[in-house]
Amino acid sequence: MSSTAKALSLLSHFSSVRPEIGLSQMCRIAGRDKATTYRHLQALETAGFIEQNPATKHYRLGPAVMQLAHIREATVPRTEGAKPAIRALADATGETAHVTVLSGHTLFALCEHESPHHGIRAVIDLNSFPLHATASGLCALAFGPADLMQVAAADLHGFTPHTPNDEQALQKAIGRIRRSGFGRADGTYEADVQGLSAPLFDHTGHFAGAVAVACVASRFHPELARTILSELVIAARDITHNWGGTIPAAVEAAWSATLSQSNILEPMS
Amino acid sequence: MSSTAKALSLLSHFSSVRPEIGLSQMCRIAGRDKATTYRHLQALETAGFIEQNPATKHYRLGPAVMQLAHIREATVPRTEGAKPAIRALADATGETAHVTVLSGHTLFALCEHESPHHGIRAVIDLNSFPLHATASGLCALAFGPADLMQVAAADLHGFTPHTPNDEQALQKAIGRIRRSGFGRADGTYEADVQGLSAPLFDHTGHFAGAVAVACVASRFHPELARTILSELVIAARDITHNWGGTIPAAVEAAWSATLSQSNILEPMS
DNA sequence: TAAAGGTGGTTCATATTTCGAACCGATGTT
DNA sequence: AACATCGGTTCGAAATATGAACCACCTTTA
Repeated sequence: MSSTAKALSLLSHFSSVRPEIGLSQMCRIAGRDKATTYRHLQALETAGFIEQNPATKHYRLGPAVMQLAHIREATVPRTEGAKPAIRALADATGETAHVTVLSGHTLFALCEHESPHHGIRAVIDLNSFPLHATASGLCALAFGPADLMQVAAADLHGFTPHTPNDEQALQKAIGRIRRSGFGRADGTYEADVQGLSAPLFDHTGHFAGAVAVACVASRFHPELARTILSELVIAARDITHNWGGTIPAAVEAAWSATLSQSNILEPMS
Repeated sequence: MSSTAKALSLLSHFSSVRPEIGLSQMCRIAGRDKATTYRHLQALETAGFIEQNPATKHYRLGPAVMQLAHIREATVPRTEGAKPAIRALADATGETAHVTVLSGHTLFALCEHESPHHGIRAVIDLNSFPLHATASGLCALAFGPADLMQVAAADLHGFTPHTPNDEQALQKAIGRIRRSGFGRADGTYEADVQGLSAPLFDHTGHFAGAVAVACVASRFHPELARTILSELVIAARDITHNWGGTIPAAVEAAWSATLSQSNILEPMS
């Protein structure tokens, strides 16, 4: 592991629920030596990626990331194209909606929207989505490049008792997703969360990411599932179109087949 | 220079006018060896900070920066607070407006807005603003922490024949800015650009950044200057308020004194 | 057609950089 | 006063970064 990679990995420990991290705390989280961590933080600070809260000496993300984000957005303007769709999706379903994008072998969160309908809702606080345990990740395995499977199989970390723990179970889930056109994660990442997802495609015609709804398990019923799936189709078409792509005919066919089922969850389980 | 710093510095070569950079091109820009540059780019890629355009193999900023930007914005929500003000500022003046923030000893661009009124307009494409040569930078020297002066004096790089090239000239300019309440850069960074700026303050009561207008020199007249300065005051009050700060009484007094001058540019030159 | 010059990517001995245990001074707690 | 924790620093040992030379491939030029 290069020292650059180690330094950059420190950044992934910042999140909206833990926006500021002190030196000692960062050492514990990252599991690394204090001197090393300190030097890494310094390098990140001089580059503007983090800054110190003058009052507490704790570190937080710096202004440089804002600039880079502007440039990224100007280069590959996907966030703006996806925002209205997931807002509509969250409003229509009453659950948290989010969009992920595939870059290399990693599925990153692009943006998310929490519906204000309910007090209890799923919170997306992931930097990269585990391929084998989330609805978006399974979608990537089902519709993305073939070599993702090796990457996923190399780390079948068990998040809950439901997480698929062998390649065979994973392959079975992926088969269901290919047939139904929708990804589903039934408490495989967090026990109390049901995930449903649909694939997104870009102008090259390849899988580019996924749009998903994370539903609090206690609210999950076939009726809500039907609503979510039909709204997912709308959002997926919208975002894919906005990114300059089109939904492959096979996926469209799978969607309409699934939605015409009387027991909508049957082909997905 | 740590290898992490070297790797991170590669990111600063991406901009909206050059969003994608190939390996060889990056070597030339950064002035470093190809193998080294390649490994640095790889480290950045695996961290999601850059990705490769599959078609051209050129590198561009990756999705990780978007995530970090979301977290940063949730942590220190300054961009959203400043956007409406600079939009109004750009509209009212017909010139490009931008906001910078001070982090440590560096002045970073936070956001900018180009007025569509004119075909020719100044384009802000800076990662960090030189303290001695830009209106925002001079504002930071005039109203920011005292130790900025040493940093600025250490590198009086001459961008144009008008760039102040000794500490004495710089001190003189800063004195004018303290008296007038406004920063001015008369072709000191780019020969054809007039910059006017006003300081911003945060909830701690300290200098936090600057709001500025970059005006194409050929359009710059006392009448436009008056418009820009009064609009700058409005924007500076608005943003400062939004950031939870207040304009110091001395600055407010300087502003009204300057704006009541018949020859408005006189106290600034 | 074949040589030249460009691209992105790789190798390996060299040596520069990073690493971490131990340490510091300050601050706060018991 | 003893103890714990904080952010930050030091120095010899050891791992890591480095860059000249090298591929394979592509386009342009002769």
